[in-house]
Amino acid sequence: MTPLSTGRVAPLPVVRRLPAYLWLLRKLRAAGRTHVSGTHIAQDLNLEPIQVRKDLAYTGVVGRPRVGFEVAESIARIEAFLNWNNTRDAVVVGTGRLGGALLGYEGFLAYGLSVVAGFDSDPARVGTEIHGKPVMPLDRLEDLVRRLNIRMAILTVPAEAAQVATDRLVAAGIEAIWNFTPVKLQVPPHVVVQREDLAAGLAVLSVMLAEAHGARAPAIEPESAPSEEDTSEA
Amino acid sequence: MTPLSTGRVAPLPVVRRLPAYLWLLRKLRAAGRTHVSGTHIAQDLNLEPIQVRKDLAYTGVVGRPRVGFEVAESIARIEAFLNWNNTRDAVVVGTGRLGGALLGYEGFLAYGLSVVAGFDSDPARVGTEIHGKPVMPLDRLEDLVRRLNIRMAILTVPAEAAQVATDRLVAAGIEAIWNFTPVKLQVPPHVVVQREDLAAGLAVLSVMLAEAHGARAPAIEPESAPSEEDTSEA
DNA sequence: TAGATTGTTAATCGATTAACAATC
DNA sequence: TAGATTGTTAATCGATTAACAATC
Repeated sequence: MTPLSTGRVAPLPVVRRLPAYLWLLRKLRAAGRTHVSGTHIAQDLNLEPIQVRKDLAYTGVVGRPRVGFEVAESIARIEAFLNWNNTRDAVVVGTGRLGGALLGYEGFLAYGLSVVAGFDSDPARVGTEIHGKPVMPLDRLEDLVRRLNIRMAILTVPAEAAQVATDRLVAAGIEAIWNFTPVKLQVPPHVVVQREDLAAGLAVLSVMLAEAHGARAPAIEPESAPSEEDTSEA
Repeated sequence: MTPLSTGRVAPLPVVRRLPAYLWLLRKLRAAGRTHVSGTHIAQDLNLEPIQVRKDLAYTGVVGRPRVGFEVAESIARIEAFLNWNNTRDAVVVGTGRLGGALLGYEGFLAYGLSVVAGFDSDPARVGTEIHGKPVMPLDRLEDLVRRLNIRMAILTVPAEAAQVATDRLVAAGIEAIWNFTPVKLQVPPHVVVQREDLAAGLAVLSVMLAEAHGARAPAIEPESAPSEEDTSEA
């Protein structure tokens, strides 16, 4: 079955779940497991077994009844599906707190992303290094992007600067922007943007907390034993 | 209409969109606007007008035909709906790169969240300050949580330490965990967890990029104009 | 008033879940 | 073999979108 009409290879919710499968499968591989059933994956990830089978099917993995899915093959298929098999270089634009953290975060390597440099408009920051990565002036952006064939940028500037920075990224030839600002960016059609909305996640958590416990009387001292049967300790 | 069966006040997708409305409405307020139509909001946020009206209705705002929604009232309603009207204290557990960044990130204040301290198991970090916030040993967690009546924790420890740290958070009386690790945490039913899955966002971006441009020949120097219909391949 | 905009009720769309025959 | 597990086809569920009367 070829993809289709919309050009979408898989529904976005499926794409969003794939990294979780990948994480688990790698853990299983490290533990020496060669096969795993959709049922087992589902239990571990709190999903329905049928959903796991459907999701994996999108990547092209084929399982064997009674045996399950081959761990190594599943990993390879997911990585290929997400284009995470070849490491991709990226730059961070805006080297404030969040940007600085992402500059040094080696964890993205597991997802095929290697951050090579940071860019900033603040002369005080330019020329320094953060976690061993150089911070360069925005003027150098286009040059570096073209020379290193960089397609992806991580945007962590203050909200007010987001659109201006985006315009420069587009001019420099960047094709994909991972947007950590709350701004809805204007970009030409050939540039894709994924907004990472931390506030959305916090909103969900806030509502869930209110649903679970409701508003709590402020500043009332709870006595001794807090909860269930925990014997945990301190 | 009262909420209902599931106890959910609004569908989660609605909750996730509310912060974007809030952001825009505050911008409008700062610009002196007193009213705004759902149509206008929709244009600005790339949504359907009907979706905006429905979403806002969940918060209890009532609009006026021909006039639209009152900006100030809408802001107040959304804030109340999300429990963002009273600032809530939180702690960061794990003061590595991401944790350190979140410790110092003042932006959460706009979302009613104030980070008061960081916790770490590494003796080298304990006792120091990051962005003016103290880093304390995990032993002090329970004491501080109880004294300051803290309900929420931001979890940014390495994956291997995630479950152990979670157990301590639960024992200390934390009720909500904003989980930045890739681990599916085990918690008792009275504790809510929101997993912030950066890898999921990156997966979406990767797939969108591949759909828009396809795989690009690695390390081939593009001459002048890279653009559209290139017959790329390898 | 006239017409832009709301809120409600109904239709559509897409994702998740269920059922079950095929199979190793 | 027997039975656990897959993949397919159909049913359900929930969110988004459409239509439109009410209204300021």
